[in-house]
Amino acid sequence: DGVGDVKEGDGYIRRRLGQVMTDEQMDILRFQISAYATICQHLVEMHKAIMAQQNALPGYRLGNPILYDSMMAIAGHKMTGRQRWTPTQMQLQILENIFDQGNGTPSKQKIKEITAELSEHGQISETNVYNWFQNRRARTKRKQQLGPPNNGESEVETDLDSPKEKKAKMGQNPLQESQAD
Amino acid sequence: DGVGDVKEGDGYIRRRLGQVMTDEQMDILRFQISAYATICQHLVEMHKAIMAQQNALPGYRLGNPILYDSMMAIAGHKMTGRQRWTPTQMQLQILENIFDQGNGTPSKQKIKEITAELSEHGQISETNVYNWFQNRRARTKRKQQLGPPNNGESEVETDLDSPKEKKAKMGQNPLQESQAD
DNA sequence: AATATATGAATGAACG
DNA sequence: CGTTCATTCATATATT
Repeated sequence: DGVGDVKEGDGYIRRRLGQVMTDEQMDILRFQISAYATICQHLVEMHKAIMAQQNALPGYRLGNPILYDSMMAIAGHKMTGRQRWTPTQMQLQILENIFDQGNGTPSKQKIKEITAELSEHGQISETNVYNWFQNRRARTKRKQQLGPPNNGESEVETDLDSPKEKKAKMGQNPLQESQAD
Repeated sequence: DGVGDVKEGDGYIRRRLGQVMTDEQMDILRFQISAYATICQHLVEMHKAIMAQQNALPGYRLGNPILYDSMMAIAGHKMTGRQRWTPTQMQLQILENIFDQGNGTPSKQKIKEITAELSEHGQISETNVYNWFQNRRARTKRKQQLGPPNNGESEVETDLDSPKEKKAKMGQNPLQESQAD
């Protein structure tokens, strides 16, 4: 990975990618993002600890106020004591990976192993893992039933008598490119 | 909003380091954070490009909403992607009507039929119908809970972290909670 | 424009 | 396991 290759500079990462990304590239990107997310979380904790120490220095702040704010947002949510488990990017990545290996529903033993591994990346219990697989499977199935099938009628709406519509703004249509730069 | 604005409820921050950090260490930390800030900005740009490409997948986005939101905040740019389905007056009328007939959550087959009918009045998918009923029921129920209660005195205890006792009833699930932080 | 509210969508957990 | 519930996130719309 390139986590340690913190360098800097414009164009460190290929900007201006006008091309379509491959699945593989997307996978790499997701991994990188999750990695940075984890790193940022750690940095946030460190920073907070520092602030607790130097609670003076009122003017001191990290250089980028926007980043700072975002990080605080991340930290804030993290500590707001969430009732339900929320997988970290790292955990999700691992779970998805295992799921894709097609080994259906993990055995009890397997779940213990997975849980042990995921514990390295955040709080988690065996029940969480169990539920995740159950849900993942159920929803994949549901999508096959409700998603793809283009049922009979086309959406050719000849509703000549609905002039009351203020906007013809429908959701669902592919968002258009709004890429700047 | 400032530094002290960070909510610290359960003494999360109270964990203090054994010792104060040196200026040098702080400097390193600052450098690291700014470096990651730059990287994240670039990743956000890449992500935006991906989203533009993946305009087919409904509702798809990175798993961690918090991280996602933060990144979008960093990006600062309003590239708000994907729009959501908005029922037309006609569709809403039909949906409400069906809902009032008391037939709770429609079966998958029923959903297909409803979707077919609503397609006559505007773009819609089976998932939209499914979600609509789910939300309709859930919110109707919630309203009933907030309405009746005629508690006028004391503050309405929005017990966030209270008697949310989880039922250890796992049914067929042999797993059990074994971790708690 | 900024804030508040309504509501579509996503998902962890629970139920039968 | 399939289905349903509950909570939350994100965005559309309304209000000031």
